[in-house]
Amino acid sequence: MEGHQEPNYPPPLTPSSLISLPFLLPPQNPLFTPSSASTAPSSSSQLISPPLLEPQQHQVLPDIDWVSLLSGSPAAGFDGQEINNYKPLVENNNVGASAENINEADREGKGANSKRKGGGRMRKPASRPRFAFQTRSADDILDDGYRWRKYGQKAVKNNLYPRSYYRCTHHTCNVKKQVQRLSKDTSIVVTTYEGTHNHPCEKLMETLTPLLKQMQFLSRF
DNA sequence: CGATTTTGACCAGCGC
DNA sequence: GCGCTGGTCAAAATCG
Repeated sequence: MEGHQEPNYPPPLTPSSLISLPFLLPPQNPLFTPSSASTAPSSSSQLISPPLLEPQQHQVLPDIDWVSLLSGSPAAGFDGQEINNYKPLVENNNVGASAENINEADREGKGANSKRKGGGRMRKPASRPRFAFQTRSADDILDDGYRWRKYGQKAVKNNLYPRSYYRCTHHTCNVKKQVQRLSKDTSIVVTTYEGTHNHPCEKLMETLTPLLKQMQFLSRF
């Protein structure tokens, strides 16, 4: 049923283009806060590096295309490859996963596809890109520009905090994400995205539309 | 009143 | 086969 290729939204942006997108910058969106920004207030969110790296290596890659990354686009470079020492916690069926909490969440994917009341495992084995990262934040929910609806919450083993399950509210979009706070370090939130958005980011379009109109206007001179 | 969250039940995969 | 665990469903509750 999932043979056809959906278009990936939003289109890849360069880091410089992010400057024009205030909602993608802190504190609204902690994803784009470099870990080196130690001057940030403790109350604001901060993207931290995955536990795959040595402590000294903890840094955020400045050239990462974060927007496409969140949309699951291969352009982000997380199609199984490592970029500049930065590794996702989870990528495409557990390749490179190391955080124990994510490992447990990622054990499945054996192809069960039945659909009944009460769920069961209905994940595709390999077709859904997955990506996990950690943020240091007081809030569990990141403002990534998409709208999410919570469809479940579950207490997980070896963790004091429950894992929350969200689905993209767009009718045709089947992207999911899991959010969990680490019991080891309660200030850290692990967010796992699964799937590819097949629609534009609402906030992105909201911000881009006036910009594009202005550019069109100026280009006439 | 529609959208979203909460929450308990259900189900499948895995290890033993 | 059985129990444990994680993921999902869906009814009820809550919110805006």
